[in-house]
Amino acid sequence: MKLSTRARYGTKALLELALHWGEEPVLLKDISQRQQIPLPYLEHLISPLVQAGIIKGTRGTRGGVSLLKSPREIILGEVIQLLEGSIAPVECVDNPETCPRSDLCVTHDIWDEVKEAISKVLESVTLQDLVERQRQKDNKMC
Amino acid sequence: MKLSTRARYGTKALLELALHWGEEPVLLKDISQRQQIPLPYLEHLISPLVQAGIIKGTRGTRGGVSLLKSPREIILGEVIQLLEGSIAPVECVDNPETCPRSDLCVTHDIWDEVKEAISKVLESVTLQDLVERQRQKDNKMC
DNA sequence: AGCTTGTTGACTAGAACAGTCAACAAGCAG
DNA sequence: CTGCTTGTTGACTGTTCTAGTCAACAAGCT
Repeated sequence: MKLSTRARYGTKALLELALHWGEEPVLLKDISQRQQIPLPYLEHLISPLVQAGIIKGTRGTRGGVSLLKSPREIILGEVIQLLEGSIAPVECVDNPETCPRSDLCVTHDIWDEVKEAISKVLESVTLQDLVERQRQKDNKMC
Repeated sequence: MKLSTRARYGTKALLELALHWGEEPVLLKDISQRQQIPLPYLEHLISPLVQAGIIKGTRGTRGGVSLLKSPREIILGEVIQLLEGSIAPVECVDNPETCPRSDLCVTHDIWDEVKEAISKVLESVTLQDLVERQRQKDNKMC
């Protein structure tokens, strides 16, 4: 039941961008350093996020990447799904046709409940929420 | 976020045993056939369950495996944890020392909430619940 | 003695994943 | 236009994990 590092790194990278929302683009190198993500690996996480229209990259001097939407509009569940594929703990929850008698299978029902529980948490959190939580933590440090 | 087949197969195997609670031991071969689990693979799932004192095996003619506790006392979460290791979506939720500043990390908090949500579902279901759900489904078929 | 059944451990094939390297494309500045 | 900076892409690798197999063994019944 582990989350891939793709999803973890991706979330952290987007959080970093959300913290700089409205400012200049953020360098991949900076994200990499601040969030402890190997740069060449980060490059690969960026690509699907660009394709999905969540962020955009600017090349050249004073380039970098930046959010295309407000952090308030970006749902964490959306991001995870994008990077991770599906949230479902087993294949047949999303594609009932993959197991012959999923309608007779009681375990199927349980896995579906698990999926819903996870989904409920992830769909209720936006990048903005993360930003606010982060700022609150930072304040406590002073 | 996929559940391993270990956990899936294990759950189905235990459900099969729960359906025969109080009767004679069930043959591994029968579990294998009824729940579509490769026999040699099933053998390996059995071992940790025996060690944990959930089931016991009887060798020889008219042998098989059977539950040691009432289905009512066997929590699904317990079983999953046994076969899967941990439910936590990321390592640092269980072992905060593995990431240097987990107390400053907001994503950490989210993953923890996800874990709690999963846990709440799995801890609330017993094998007996599965049995009852199964019987209900079977009745609808008649 | 011989059959049946569970138990154990070694082994393998394959996939997935994290991570790297190198070539390339696009933009800015002098 | 030249050269620097930065993102983009694709090929590649090493490692780990997982599912699954095989074969030897132990224990119990008839």
